[in-house]
Amino acid sequence: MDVRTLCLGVLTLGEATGYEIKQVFEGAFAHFHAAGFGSIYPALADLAAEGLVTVTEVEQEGRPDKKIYRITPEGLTRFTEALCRTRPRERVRSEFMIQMFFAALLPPARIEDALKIKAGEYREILADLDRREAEAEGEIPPGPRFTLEFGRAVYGAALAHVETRGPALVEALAATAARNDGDPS
Amino acid sequence: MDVRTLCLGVLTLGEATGYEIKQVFEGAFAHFHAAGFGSIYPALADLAAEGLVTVTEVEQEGRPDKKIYRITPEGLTRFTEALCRTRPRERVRSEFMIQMFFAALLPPARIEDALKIKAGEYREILADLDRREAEAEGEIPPGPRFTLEFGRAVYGAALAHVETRGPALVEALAATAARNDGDPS
DNA sequence: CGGGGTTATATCGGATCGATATCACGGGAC
DNA sequence: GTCCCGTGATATCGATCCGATATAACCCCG
Repeated sequence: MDVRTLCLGVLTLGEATGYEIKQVFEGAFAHFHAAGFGSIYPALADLAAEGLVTVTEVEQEGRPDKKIYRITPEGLTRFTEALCRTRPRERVRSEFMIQMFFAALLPPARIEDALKIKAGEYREILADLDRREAEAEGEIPPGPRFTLEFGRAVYGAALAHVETRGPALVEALAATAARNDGDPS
Repeated sequence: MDVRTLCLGVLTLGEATGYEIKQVFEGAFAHFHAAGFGSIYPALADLAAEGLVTVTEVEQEGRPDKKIYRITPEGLTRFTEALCRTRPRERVRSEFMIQMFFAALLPPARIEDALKIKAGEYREILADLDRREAEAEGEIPPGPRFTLEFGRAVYGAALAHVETRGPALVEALAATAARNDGDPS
């Protein structure tokens, strides 16, 4: 599913500027689909050209003009079809896992650091999810609620794994390093 | 971290052809970093041009020539540096989560199907991880072992979430749909 | 009154993805 | 026996996406 379709989806939640759409990608969508300005602005221009969204330019004092986008009925139809047709793939790109996979090539202390930092990041993400739920005060619809709790489950498991298995990894690496240094058989 | 660097990493495990490197991306790396031929072949050509890998062309009867790539000492240094310098980001792109987020726009039966299919996919991934561990018979080094068990923890949590919270999602959606149909207040 | 954060737009080059093309062998279906 | 599909192997090409960068003026804090 391309960014054009995703933007259409965000606009089903209400009118928005390109900037506000970016904020949704950094907020509610953050842990399952990010997108940058370089994708969003061209996507919105395309959607407007196809008549799937309307644009209203709002002049602002000093600041550049604001462009408010709204989805059209045709746009909603198009999005619903795309949503239904899409086969729900899941891709992960984790440089952290690459580092862990090749951990033997780095100093154990470096791996220990990386594990600690990553645990902190997971805790932040979990806190962010909790904060978003608290702010909404039970007004979260079933779909978004499911994705939010999915995030909690998955990041919770990731954090638990890093904390429980991380020390054993560092130990094993240190033992191998010591054997290669001190006892060169 | 780009595919060039990743290929270099795979070659630290031993010599390989482009085709075999692709198999690593579909095997051990499958659940944290995929890459296609369209990225791998140009990457290998670049690495060879930079002297980070060597190429040995092997003629084969009938079949096109095989090109065996080996990492050079300079290549290993370069990879280790890149591995250490890389800040370990983690990006997810999940069309499944998009579908769940916008679940209210689709028929509840469609969501129920998607949940069932996804649960099956997670079970397959978990079975694949178990199979890979069984085949290696305890010869898995600490780094790869950590990533394998991380996969198990995360996909296990994902499966559990889909199975325990999925039915509630479908029920909530069906209830809303019924209210909109049968009792149009 | 200077510096950093926020609101807001947009482009550009390089990286990546997915589909497609080619070729030949080996093995199972019919 | 022969036809077709899977496997081993290389490679390109267009569409898309990512990250960095540019611009510009506001607001608030120190």
